[in-house]
Amino acid sequence: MLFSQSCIYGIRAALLVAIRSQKDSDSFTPIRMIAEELNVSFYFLTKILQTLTKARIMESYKGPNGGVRMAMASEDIYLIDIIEAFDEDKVFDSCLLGLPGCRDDDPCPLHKEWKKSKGQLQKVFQRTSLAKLTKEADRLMFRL
Amino acid sequence: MLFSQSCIYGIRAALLVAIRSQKDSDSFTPIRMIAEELNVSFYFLTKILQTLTKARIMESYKGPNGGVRMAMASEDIYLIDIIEAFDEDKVFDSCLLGLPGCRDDDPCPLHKEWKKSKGQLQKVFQRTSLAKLTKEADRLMFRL
DNA sequence: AAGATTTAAGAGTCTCTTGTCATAAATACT
DNA sequence: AGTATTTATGACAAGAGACTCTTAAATCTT
Repeated sequence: MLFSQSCIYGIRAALLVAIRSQKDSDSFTPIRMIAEELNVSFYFLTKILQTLTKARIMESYKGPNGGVRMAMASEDIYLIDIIEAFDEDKVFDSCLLGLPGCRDDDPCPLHKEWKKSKGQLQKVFQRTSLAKLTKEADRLMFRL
Repeated sequence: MLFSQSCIYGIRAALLVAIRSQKDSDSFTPIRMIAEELNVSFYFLTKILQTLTKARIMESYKGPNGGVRMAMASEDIYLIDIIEAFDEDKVFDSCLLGLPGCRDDDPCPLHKEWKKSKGQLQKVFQRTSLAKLTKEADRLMFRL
């Protein structure tokens, strides 16, 4: 698995919140509601969303009508930001064989190919905003 | 991390043994020696190589002058075979978001891009034989 | 002010992978 | 035959990540 569970839940939750923010970007969505929709543990999701609020990707608000919302326009939030908040260096600075100090001039046997593939993926994440995905979601209705 | 530690050690060990088999493909290399060269735990490596011998990628022999050797010419062993022995389906059948039943006609938001990247990687592993890498190793002397 | 709602924070548990070890089995050598 | 060498097997320990729960803090409503 490329991403940690936390990162995965983080992405899915961010997408859900971004979709909801299309209709109303000011109000907060309770974490309990997100957890139910994504079918993940409320307790765990709470922890995970704290990571995103600390990274200033989301904002939270306590009390009645509280919850979380995106901290910025979803046009300005890219997948890489979310991935970074959880485990970016683990993915994109990594050697496929886990060898320390693997780099262009001292490569592991899989260095070249992995560099190519992960670079390509990294670009996708750098270029894909939440807004882009929510628009696709409108057309395509993909699963979350 | 894309691969499990076991898979990583398996690949590295197979490469080392394949390199040694260039000079002498009949004799067995003691696991203890491999473990020292790769700087991994002998005990753990023993377990891991059992997976490769059960998959008939390597052969083992007990007693003095025992050890492991490749079960076939390294021209005929592809990285995908080794990966498969450990955790193939975990990598190449996977949805990046871990969603069950994610597929072309019911995709997750990252399905298309991940399919492309992992397909490309999968092809590399399907086409890269141990022999090819050992030849590169002769030229390049990459790290293991 | 009191009670209800909702996130924050920290401690604790579960599970799976990683890693260790002791013992058994096979083989070679003398 | 006996001993040394080496892999096989199964039990076990350690660590990390995933997940749960309890209590605290903030906010709203009445």
